[in-house]
Amino acid sequence: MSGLKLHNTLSRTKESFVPLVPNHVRLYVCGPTVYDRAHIGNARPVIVFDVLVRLLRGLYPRVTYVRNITDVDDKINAKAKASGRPIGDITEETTKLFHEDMKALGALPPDIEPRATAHIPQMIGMIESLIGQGHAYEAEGHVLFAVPSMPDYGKLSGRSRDEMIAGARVEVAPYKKDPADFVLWKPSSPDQPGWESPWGRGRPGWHIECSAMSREYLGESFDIHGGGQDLIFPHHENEIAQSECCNHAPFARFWLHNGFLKVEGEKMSKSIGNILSVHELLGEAPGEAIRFAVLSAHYRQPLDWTDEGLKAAKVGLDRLYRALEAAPDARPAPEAPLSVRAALMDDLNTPLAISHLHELAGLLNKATDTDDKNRLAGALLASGALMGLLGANPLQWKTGAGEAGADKGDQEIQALIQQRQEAKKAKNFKEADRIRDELKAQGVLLEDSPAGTSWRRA
RNA sequence: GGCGCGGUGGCGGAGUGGUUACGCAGCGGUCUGCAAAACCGCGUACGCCGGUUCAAUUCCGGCCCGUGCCUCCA
Repeated sequence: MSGLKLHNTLSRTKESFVPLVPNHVRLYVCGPTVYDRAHIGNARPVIVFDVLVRLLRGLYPRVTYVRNITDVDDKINAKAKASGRPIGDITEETTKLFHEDMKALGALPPDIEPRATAHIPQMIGMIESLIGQGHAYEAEGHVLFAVPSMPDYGKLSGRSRDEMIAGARVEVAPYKKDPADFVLWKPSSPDQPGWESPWGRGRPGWHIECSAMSREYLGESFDIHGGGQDLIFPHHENEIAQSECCNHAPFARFWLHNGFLKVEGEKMSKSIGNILSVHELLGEAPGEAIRFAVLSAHYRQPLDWTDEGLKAAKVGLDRLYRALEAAPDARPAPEAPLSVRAALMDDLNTPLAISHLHELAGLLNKATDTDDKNRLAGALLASGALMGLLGANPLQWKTGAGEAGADKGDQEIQALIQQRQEAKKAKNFKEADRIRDELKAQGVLLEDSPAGTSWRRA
C-alpha cells in the first residue's frame, strides 16, 4: 500500500492504486503515429506519464513502461503519397525527431518502445483467435470485430451500443453486420503497405496493435493504460473489446487520460493553422520551461497554451533556480519532502507540488545557515527530480548556456560588465547605468552583489 | 440528439463545510550609488438562483455560459 491514488476512467473516481503483481508495476501508454513532428498536444501525455513513471519508480522496485510507435497508418500512407518519399523513410525520421523532442522536454525513454510493423504476426494471431471465438468475422476482405458479441461493450466510455448508433455521424459500411462493428484487418491495394494474412494481403486496423503489443510485453492483464482523453472512444474502448474477448481476462485495471489543450483560447487544429510543434516552441523557451508549463495545470484539466503562460513558466523556473544558487554544493536528498510526494500521490497534483517547490525556494532564500541551505536545496532538488525539473546547473540556467545561439555574445557581456565596474569605481554612475540599460535592451539583466556582478538572460 | 468536463481575486492555478494555497503582476517598505534579486507588509476571489446546515466557494436541485468526444485527432 503506497498511498498512491489515481483517477480511473473506468470508475470515474479516484481509487487507491495497488499493482496486480506486488512490487512490479506494468503500464502502457499510447505513443505517437509517426507521420509528422510532435506538437505540444502530443507532448502533454508524454510529460504527464513521465512524471507518473518517475513517481512509481520511487514507490515500487520494478516498473515496466511500454509506449508504442504506430508506424502503419493511413495518414502515413497519405504523407508518403504526397511527398513521394518511401514510408520507411518517413516513419524512421519522424521517430528520430520524436525522440529528440521528447528528450528536450526531459522525458525519460520508455523501457520498451514497440513498433506496430514489427508485431504483425501477433496481431494476426489475435484476430484469428477472435474469429475462432465468434467475436469477429470476415467480410469483403475485411475482418470486423462483432460488437454485439460483447455484452459489456462500452464500459469505459460509458455509452451503450444503441447510443452510438443514435449518433448521427456514424457512417455504416455495407459489409458491417452491425453499425458499431469496427475493423481489425483491412485489404491493401498494391501501392499500400500490406502483409500476407489468412484474409489476403492487407494491414491492421488501428486498435489491434495496442492489444497485441501490450499482451506481448505486459501480459493479458496489467496495471495502467494511459493516453489522451480523445482515445477513450473509440480507441481504448475497442482495445478492451479485442483483448478481453480474446484473452478472457481483465485488460488494464487503471485507465488514465490527460485533458486536451487549446492554443490561445482556440482548439488546436490544422484548419485554424495553430498547431504548435514542440520543435518550434524549443526555439522560444528551454524545454524545461515547456515541461513546467505543461505541469502547471492538473493533467486531467484542459490547458490553454499561451505565449504568456510559457513566459510565466520560464519566470517561475527562474525563481526556483535562483534559490538554488545559494547552495551550489547541495546534493538531491534521498527522498522528496512529504508535501511534494503527497501532492503527486494524490492523482498527480503537479500544480500543488509546484506550489510546494516555491515554498521550499522561499525557505531557502531566507536560510542563513549553510547546513540549512544545503538541506533545503537538497529537498528542492529531490522534489524537482520527481517531476523531471531542476536538473540543470543554476548558473548555466540563468545565462541560458547550452541553448541554441545563447553562448555567442558572452564575451561582449563580460567586457561591458568590466567597463561598468570601472565606471562604478570612478563614481561615474551615469556611465554605469548607461551600460546596464544597454545590456537590458539586449535582454541581459545585471545583478550587483557584494560578491560582484552577475548577469542573466530575461 | 447522446455522453462528459469546466466556470475561483488583474492573470495563471490548487484546494476546502467554518482558519494563508502557491506563483506572476500591482502597491508600500528593507537593502542598494540607483537598480535588480531577495526579504517584510498589503488583496476580505470562488458564474446565477434556490435548498440542506449553526455555518457553503466547498453538499443537493435548477439555470446561464464555455468547452470536449460521438470510428481512426494526444
